[in-house]
Amino acid sequence: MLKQEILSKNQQIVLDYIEKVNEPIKAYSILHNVQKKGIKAPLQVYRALDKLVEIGKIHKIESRNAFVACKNSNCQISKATAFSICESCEEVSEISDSKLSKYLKNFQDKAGMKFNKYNLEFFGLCKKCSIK
Amino acid sequence: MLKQEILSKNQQIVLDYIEKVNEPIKAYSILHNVQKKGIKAPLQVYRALDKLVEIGKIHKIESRNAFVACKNSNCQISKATAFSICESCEEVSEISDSKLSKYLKNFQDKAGMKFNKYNLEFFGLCKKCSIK
DNA sequence: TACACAATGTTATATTATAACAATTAACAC
DNA sequence: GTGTTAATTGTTATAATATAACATTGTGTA
Ligand SMILES: [Zn+2]
Ligand SMILES: [Zn+2]
Ligand SMILES: [Zn+2]
Ligand SMILES: [Zn+2]
Repeated sequence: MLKQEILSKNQQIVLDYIEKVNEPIKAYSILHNVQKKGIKAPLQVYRALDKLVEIGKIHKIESRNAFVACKNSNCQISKATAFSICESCEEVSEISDSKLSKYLKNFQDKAGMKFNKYNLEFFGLCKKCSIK
Repeated sequence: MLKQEILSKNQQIVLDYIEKVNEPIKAYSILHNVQKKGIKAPLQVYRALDKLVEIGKIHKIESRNAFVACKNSNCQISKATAFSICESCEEVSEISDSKLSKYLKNFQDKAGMKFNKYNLEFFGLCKKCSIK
């Protein structure tokens, strides 16, 4: 089968909401906010999230147990992700830097492991929070 | 106060166990295994883990919610961590590559964020699992 | 001693995520 | 269309991960 292009009902509901809020959001927060659309149980959210992550529509911010919509149009599969995270205001941005991604894709570890995916999270202070 | 060098009782118990098992281990698994040492509640484990992470004795593998002892002697504070993770056998190794760490420490994102920490997780197949 | 702070002990609870199973719907070959 | 398969959904219950709140004890230091 080709990469899925048409989303199922629940997948679309969850994706629509994540894209609308435009910031990292947690699974149970999604649940509360889509209950009016008919989604009632955590599993319905988690199943949609799993699929959306798999096809690269969203990413999981591992250190925060939160999900964000992909902002990187050429990132159709979540195999090479990088984020900046402000430890003060919790703002998260997806980093799109071709030199960085090239460097990491080509990285060879000494143990000879074959990598097919990476996730990188930078932490610090965003511009706004630096001033304060 | 200077960087803590002497660990408290619970911190030492938890660290000893993590160093002994020598692979990523989860908080509740630690709890079960140190109960004979007198640690009874999750919170006692989590508090020790928090401190051990803070001082760089252990690291959290975010994608696995698991903890490993630091193998990188010059990594006294968990500010720059990189791991390789086998998606088949779940073996985890801490990557110690000065070029990589230099590259990431110097990385400047376009939004002008000031980074003070990063965590990188590579996923793939270890040598053993590649053969199968 | 007195103070501040770190660590402990304990109970309860919050948060995040999955198991198990039945029912329904979509995709596709014939 | 029929049958077959896989994907998706619905539902209840439960597992796994993590923190809140509060009282107490230990430790370093002025
Ligand atoms: Zn992306
Ligand atoms: Zn900020
Ligand atoms: Zn380390
Ligand atoms: Zn392996």
